[in-house]
Amino acid sequence: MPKLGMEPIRKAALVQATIHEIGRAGSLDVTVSQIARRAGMSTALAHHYFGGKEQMFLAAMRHVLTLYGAEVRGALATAEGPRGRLLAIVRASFSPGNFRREVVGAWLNFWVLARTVPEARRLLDVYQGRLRSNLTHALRPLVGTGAGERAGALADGVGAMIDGVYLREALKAGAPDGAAAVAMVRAYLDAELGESGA
Amino acid sequence: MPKLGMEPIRKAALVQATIHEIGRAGSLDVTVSQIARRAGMSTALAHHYFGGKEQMFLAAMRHVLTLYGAEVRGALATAEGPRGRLLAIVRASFSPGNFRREVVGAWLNFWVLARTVPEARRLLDVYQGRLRSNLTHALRPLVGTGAGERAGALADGVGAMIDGVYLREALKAGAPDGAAAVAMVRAYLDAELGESGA
Amino acid sequence: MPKLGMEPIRKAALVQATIHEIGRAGSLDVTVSQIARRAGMSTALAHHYFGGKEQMFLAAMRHVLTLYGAEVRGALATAEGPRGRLLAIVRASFSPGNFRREVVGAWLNFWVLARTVPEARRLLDVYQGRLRSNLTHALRPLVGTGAGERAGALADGVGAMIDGVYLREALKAGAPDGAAAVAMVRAYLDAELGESGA
Amino acid sequence: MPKLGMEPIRKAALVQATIHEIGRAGSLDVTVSQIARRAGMSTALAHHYFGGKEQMFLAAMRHVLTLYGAEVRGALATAEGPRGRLLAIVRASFSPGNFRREVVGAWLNFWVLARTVPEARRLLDVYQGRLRSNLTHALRPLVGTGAGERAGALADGVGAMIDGVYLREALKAGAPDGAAAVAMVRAYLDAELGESGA
DNA sequence: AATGAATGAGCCTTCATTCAT
DNA sequence: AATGAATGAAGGCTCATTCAT
Repeated sequence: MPKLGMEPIRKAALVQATIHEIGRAGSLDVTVSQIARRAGMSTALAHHYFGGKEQMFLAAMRHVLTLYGAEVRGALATAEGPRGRLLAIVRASFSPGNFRREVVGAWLNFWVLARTVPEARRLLDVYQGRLRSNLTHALRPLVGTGAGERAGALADGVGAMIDGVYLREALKAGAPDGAAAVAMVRAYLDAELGESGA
Repeated sequence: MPKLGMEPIRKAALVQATIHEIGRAGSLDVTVSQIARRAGMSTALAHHYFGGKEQMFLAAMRHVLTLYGAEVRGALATAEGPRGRLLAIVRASFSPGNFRREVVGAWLNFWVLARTVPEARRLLDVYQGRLRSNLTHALRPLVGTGAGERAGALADGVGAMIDGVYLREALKAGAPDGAAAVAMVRAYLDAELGESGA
Repeated sequence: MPKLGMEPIRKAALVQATIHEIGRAGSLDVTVSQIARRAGMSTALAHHYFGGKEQMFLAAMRHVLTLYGAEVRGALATAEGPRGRLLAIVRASFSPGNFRREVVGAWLNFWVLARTVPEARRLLDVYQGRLRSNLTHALRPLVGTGAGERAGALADGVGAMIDGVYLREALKAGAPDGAAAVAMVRAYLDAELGESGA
Repeated sequence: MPKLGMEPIRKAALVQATIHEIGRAGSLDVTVSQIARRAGMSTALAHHYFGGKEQMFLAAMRHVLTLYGAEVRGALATAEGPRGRLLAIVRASFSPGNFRREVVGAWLNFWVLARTVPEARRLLDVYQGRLRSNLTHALRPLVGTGAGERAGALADGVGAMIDGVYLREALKAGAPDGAAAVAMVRAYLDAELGESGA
């Protein structure tokens, strides 16, 4: 009986390596060689487990998205009150983990990837859908019950704001500042909901 | 007789071709061959005029940024009142020209490029600085004069919002909707400034 | 208890799989993976039993040749008269089994293999020698006894004719037509021996 | 103005090199590297001119077929009488040029190629069609005019015989013997037509 | 000014083969 | 007996870039 159960280990290593290398290069111009070397295996094995470069990218993207999703879910679990839930989502979006150089690189490039690779777009759609749903749920109790669509529209605004702030933090010269990012979205929320909207 | 003044013509053709091809590919995975072919010349000539692929990208980026700057300036020239100036900037940011498929592709990829190529980052910084300055000028009369920094902070918020909304319009499935984008930022402004803030 | 006598079973499966895959590919561009998968085992086991790809090819060739030899022998056993024996050989050469897509592929490629791999050439020589011997025996009573070498020369002619007709049937567009092939060689024999040469 | 008109020269060199290397390897297991090296250029240039390996093979095949066709045509031009024309075709088929090691290798492998690559099959069909047409024309005056189809059937027989004899000469151990090959087909013709059929 | 010619470097991918278990 | 794991070695192909004309 041969060495068994390597597949998940190898795959995980490759996913990590892919994210890392994308972050290092700052773009998708990353070779399978680089990824495999960092993951400590031959390119042949990398192909064996993933079948191709694109699928490594997709797996990496899925991983980043999953982590983010888990972070949001975790934050929501302990959050109290509608406003608390709202802030929890925002904070999770700007957590240190999401600002790690590699992860930033990954996000930036996934946006590009989504324009070309259908599966990448699908993943992004899922992520945006979930974010919107979470935000809408949290917002509904805070906006007048009469305005049925208000929560959804606001959720879109917050979502866009999150992306825009993230993008700017990601592109600015120095180290990203998660707290400032949160503050900026918070100010937006305060303006929209009224500052006392606890 | 040798043709005189070919250089600017050729360069312009190459810049257009570069933008077009980036838009077509949806990424920077564009070959010099493709660009040169679309520009109607040999790759050798393309290199002769630009010295390399990266500099073609940068020239294309410079061009897009210049066009955008001109659009903003033009809109500001005829805008009336602080609020009018504010809206002019927002509208210019979401003008049809900025949502042409190629231009969207260009922007997306310039963001990626900026993480790797210093000159690209510089260009992006200049653009963001100008936008911030324009927004701050327009906002100052609208926010209480007492709050010295309020205008600047708000300008950052609007800037982020513009980027975020643009990103989402760029990535969504159907055709981008400039009017909806404007409306979204406008709602943000209304909330921050009060809807009557003419 | 360890399974006993797996070796011949595994080897037979691999030989079948090899022939099948060669036929499917239409060439020797067949991977050990494909063969092993079709044979229902790992590539490692395939190597274990045969030591290498080339030896799988040779075993497959040997198998095809053996089958053909058995077919000829069987046909000769029940054939009556010299002319009957002759026709038996021809018919066996163009039997449906020999025109199965995989077998045709095998033959075609063995010819190529024979130019490179000595053992393949040896096998082909043995086959041709046996065919010639069979044909000569059958022809001797039919040609004037005086012409000592006539039978041998004629056997060569018939042999070449068989190969040529087989090649053409193998390469032609539609399904091979064994009966037509037999008829063609028969016409040749009739011309050489006189049509009444029973 | 650059060095001009290299294309036909390079292509010719590549075709020669392809044939040579196929002959040397005895199979289609030939790398573009080998071909390009023998042709004295980089693999990149080889790809530039032919677009891919398969097209090099096809060009080589086309070349061999063209040469053979020219040989037949030349021989027919000076042949006298129906029988003379017949023999001219046979002799051309077994000319020294067709038995050069590389050419033999090429033929053998084209047969294999024809089973996989449609264009290769097409080329082979054209060749066989032309051969059949030439043979039929030459045979018609020699067979009784009454038997309309006799010439065609005989042409098929002669064609198969030519292929079969060629195959055997190609595969046999020593140097191919063109004269013997001609003699063998001639004997077939004599038997079919009567030896006096001048 | 312009380009056909040419290439070195490199990338993704495949595959026969080996090894530890 | 059997196989998952692993890789070295290549192979086909692409591309940015250079050069001679």
